[in-house]
Amino acid sequence: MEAYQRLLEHNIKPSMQRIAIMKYLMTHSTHPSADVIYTELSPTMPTLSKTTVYNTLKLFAEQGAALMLTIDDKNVNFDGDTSLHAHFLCKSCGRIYDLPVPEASKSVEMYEVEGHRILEVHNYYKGICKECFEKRNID
Amino acid sequence: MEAYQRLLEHNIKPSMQRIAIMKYLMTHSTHPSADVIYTELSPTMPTLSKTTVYNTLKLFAEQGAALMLTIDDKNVNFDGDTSLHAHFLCKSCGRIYDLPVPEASKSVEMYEVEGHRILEVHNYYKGICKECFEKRNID
DNA sequence: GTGCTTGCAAATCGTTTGCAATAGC
DNA sequence: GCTATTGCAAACGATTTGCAAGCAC
Repeated sequence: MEAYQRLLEHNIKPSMQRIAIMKYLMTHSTHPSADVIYTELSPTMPTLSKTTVYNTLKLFAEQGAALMLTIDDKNVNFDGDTSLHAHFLCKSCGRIYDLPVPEASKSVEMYEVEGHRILEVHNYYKGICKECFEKRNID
Repeated sequence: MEAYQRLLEHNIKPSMQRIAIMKYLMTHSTHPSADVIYTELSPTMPTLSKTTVYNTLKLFAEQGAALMLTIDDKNVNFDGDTSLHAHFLCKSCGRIYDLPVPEASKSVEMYEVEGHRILEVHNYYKGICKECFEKRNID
């Protein structure tokens, strides 16, 4: 699907900046931070400002067009893939990987627990990723 | 159990400050931030510094004596209860509640997935808590 | 007295805010 | 022209760092 279409589907009025940021999210499954997106897009969009990147990502998250991940305490990360999946943060290299949600948890759908209305479910794992482990790249 | 004992069990050399912070965590299930702990302890420990609170909490987390929660993008929160449970963040009032992990997920014990070594599992829910929902206290 | 712990002040850095300039209908 | 969007610079605030002083064995 195109970035432009995706914005319309989430009731987001398209603009050059919004399309560029959505396209970046759709073509990079690296769970970038706002700063990374700004740095990457900046060369080809010299007038882009960091404020716009922050505003846009916040808007995407609010409209359900992207996920806001709080797995890393250093900064917030974004994911253009809004389907059900878990995330793994490598404590050594800082990369975030996608992981499937364990089969046993898939059936669990909760919208309310102990009176609290649940709007988002986050499944985070933290540890040492395969690459760092094999390289003994542990700090 | 006493805070002092708890420190020893986690190979943490006890000190006045460390005991006070551990005691605070053990008697408050409010998932405080470093700043909250500092503000609460400060009156009775006037010489306590924020740096020490940050250092101590980091040490506790490293030694497995406390959990470091990244559920809130505003700041990191700490939990003295290291047993298996989930967390719920109210997007309206910001409070963090403990929740049981769904029965179906309890059996899932993973230490390695797709080659990545898993050291921590975090189960976060976000939404509107019972109190805020009943009060229509939604922003 | 050596090494760990503490505390102050300053620095860092991700993120937000205020507000003026701009673009799109 | 009116409203929403963008962008710059400044502000903010949580956390970290450098380093000197204090404590414990």
